Amino acid sequence: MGIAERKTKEKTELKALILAAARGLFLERGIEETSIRNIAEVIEYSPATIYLYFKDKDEILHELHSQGFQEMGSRMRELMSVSDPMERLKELGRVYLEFARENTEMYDLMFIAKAPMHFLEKMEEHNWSEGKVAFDFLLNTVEECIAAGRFAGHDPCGLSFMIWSCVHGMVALEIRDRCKGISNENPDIIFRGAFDAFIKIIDVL
Amino acid sequence: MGIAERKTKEKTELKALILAAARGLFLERGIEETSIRNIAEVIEYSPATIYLYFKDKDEILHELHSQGFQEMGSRMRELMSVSDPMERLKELGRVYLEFARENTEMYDLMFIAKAPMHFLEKMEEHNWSEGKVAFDFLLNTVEECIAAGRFAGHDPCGLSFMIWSCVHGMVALEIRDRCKGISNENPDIIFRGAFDAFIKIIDVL
DNA sequence: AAATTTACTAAACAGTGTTTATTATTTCCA
DNA sequence: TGGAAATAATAAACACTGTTTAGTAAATTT
Repeated sequence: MGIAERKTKEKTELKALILAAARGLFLERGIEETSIRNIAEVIEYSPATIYLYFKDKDEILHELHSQGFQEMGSRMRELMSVSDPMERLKELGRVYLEFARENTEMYDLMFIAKAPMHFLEKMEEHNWSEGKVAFDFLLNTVEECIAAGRFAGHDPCGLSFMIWSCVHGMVALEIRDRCKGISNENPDIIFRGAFDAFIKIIDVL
Repeated sequence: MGIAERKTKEKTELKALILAAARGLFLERGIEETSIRNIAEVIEYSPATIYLYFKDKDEILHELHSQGFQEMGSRMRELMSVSDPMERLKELGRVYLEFARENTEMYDLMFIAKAPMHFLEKMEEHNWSEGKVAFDFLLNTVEECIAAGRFAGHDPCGLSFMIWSCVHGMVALEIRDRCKGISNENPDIIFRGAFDAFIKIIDVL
């Protein structure tokens, strides 16, 4: 099966090439400003060729969204070495915000853009597996904190979702430009102040 | 000045008609699925006419975003009658979430969509006045709580932004479909659980 | 009544995602 | 090895999108 093997290899290679080109254009020009034709031009293929490798544009965006989760996941897994769950929880918040602010376009794709979820719906896939894996990491940490006697009276799932909402809210507001003119100070300062408040609250809970 | 008066009245009337048509289409078909041509068809004018009343599509979206803030603002002002700042803060969270979930398309326009902010940038307007008014209402309430001896050790601005992020995060995740498959339970239950956690934390702070 | 301003639109431009029909190439099998 | 079958790639078209331009008809002013 030497030929079939080479064929599938070429297939995945061109697929990867398309994704790399798409990602490059996203990072330098933004998601909505890059078209299938732009991607085709970069990789020097016709636009129609892209449709031999991906069902539609949403599938490309979903694939890149998954790449983002892989990268964020590997950063999160590094925190498994932190044994104290409270410490790990705070580090998780820090790493999450760090990833989001260093990879705004990717974060947008992962947690804000509609396209990746539209793709799931079209596939009749009702489970957002990437999101669930990440959420469960948070949930497990929160449950460990509860087992260690913290967060008395809180439902682990509800509290985890609240914590996630909190950090997501910060970056979502910043990414979509809702911090402009909120404070007279540097927008970075209000961000830091909010994260400080977050840490203080986690500590006191 | 009878004629000129009538002219300006007609002008604002057609402007309002365009906005009403746009809003109607948004609510029933979504923002990205409605085009200038769709709006023109509803009001039975040519697409080009719309450009005599609005600079571009972003201006229409910005105008509707402002309408949304007017409506949310009037709901928030009702809470001025609540004298206890802690009670008012919690009610503010409840009203915010209620508005967001009853007007998802409007909320999206106000706090998630890029278009209204793109319009501000094109106008070289660096202050998001609608957002600032709403944020200041929250900030004032938080400052009153601090004056009443609560939230010790917290910076009012940072804490306000954190509270805002928290409630925004919840609805933003839901609106952009990031709650699917997170929990086995009804997505409504996790939402309620998160809000319960929010209230508990505010109370204990 | 003629000139001018205003209100509106048909048609075009340059772009978008996507599909279809066609061509060139490669692989398979007799 | 030569002809049939399968694969890979594309040019061109379709039905859209936001927006601009040039031109027409009506209302207003002089």
